[in-house]
Amino acid sequence: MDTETLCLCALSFEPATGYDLKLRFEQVYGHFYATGFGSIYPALGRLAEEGLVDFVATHGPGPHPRKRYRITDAGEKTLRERLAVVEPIHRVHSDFLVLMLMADELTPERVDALIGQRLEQIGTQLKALEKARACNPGVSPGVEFVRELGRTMLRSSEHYLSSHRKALLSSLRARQDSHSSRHEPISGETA
Amino acid sequence: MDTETLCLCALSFEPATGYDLKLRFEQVYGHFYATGFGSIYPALGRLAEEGLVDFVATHGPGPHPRKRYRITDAGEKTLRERLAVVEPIHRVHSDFLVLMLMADELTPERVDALIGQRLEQIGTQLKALEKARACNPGVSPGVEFVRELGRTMLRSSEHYLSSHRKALLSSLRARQDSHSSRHEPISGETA
DNA sequence: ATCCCCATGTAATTTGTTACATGATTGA
DNA sequence: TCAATCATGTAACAAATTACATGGGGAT
Repeated sequence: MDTETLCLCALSFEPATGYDLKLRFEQVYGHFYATGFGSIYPALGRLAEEGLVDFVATHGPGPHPRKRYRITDAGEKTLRERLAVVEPIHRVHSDFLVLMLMADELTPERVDALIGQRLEQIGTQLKALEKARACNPGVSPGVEFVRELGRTMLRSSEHYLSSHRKALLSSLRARQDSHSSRHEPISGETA
Repeated sequence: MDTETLCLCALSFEPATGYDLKLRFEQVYGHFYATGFGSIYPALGRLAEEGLVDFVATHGPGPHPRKRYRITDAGEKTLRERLAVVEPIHRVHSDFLVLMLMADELTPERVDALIGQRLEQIGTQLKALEKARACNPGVSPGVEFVRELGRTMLRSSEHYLSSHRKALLSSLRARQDSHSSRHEPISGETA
């Protein structure tokens, strides 16, 4: 989905600055969408040109005015039209899982560290969702549905990683022992 | 992760044509990576130029020869070097979840259809993973780890969607009844 | 006969990512 | 006074997606 539509979605809940949107995206939608300032600001600019959002500018920090964006009636209409035809694509891009797939080519230490790192990310996202749940208990059925699905998935992932971590590492160690000195002969070379 | 490295990973397991790689990506890695012909063929071309893969060409269907690619020793080395520094980024891009988030703006029929569609996709991916498990029982610890994680996540997602589907729909219907004729007044307009 | 599967490739377009630049306010 | 947070924006670059072109072989 393009960043424009994504911003319209977020603004349909409540007005926000570009900066707010970035934070909300990574904190609340982080488990299923991410985007950066470099996409958000140009998108908001285009939306304003098209009249799908408007804003009140106050003088903010830095050389640029602070702009609080709000969705317009035209924006709401356009949003509904776009949502009506969006395909429900669901894509995961996980370098983490590619690395796990190739665990054989990595040192067990790195594999362990990678899993640890991933568990931390999951923990962070879970905390954000718990917080969102506490703050906005019943915003809308859709929001709740997505939030609870997120919690379910993150918990499930967390549990799998924790409970299979040790087994993976010992398989890897056993494997590397059995056909060691294949790639990096450390001792015993005939030279 | 760039498509080049991804192709090297796949080729480190066994030789394949570009076409094979595409199928393998969507069938086996589909739950955590996807990429198209438009990325794969150029990537393979570059890899061959760099000497990281080689190939045997036979005359294939169509105007181009069929090329069976194989990773070279230089390729294996480069792959290990690259994997050693890859960041374990994990990103989900889900238009499906954005749509669910905005369920209020959709008709309940569409919401129901979207969930049904997503459940079908999950079913397809689960079948592919079950098949992979049956065909290649113990390829490597990494492959098994990722496959079982995939199964766990897909199952968990499937379960959540199935068990919350009805509740979501009835919340939505209740909501639309309570503040109907807000957006699309069907009857009762003063005109 | 016709349709689908195999199989490779190019080019245009769109998109996101990354890095950079700027600077006020708040709290330690 | 120093770092972190708030806040917006641009430009260069890298990348994927999409559409298109080509055509043999097997199944119905």
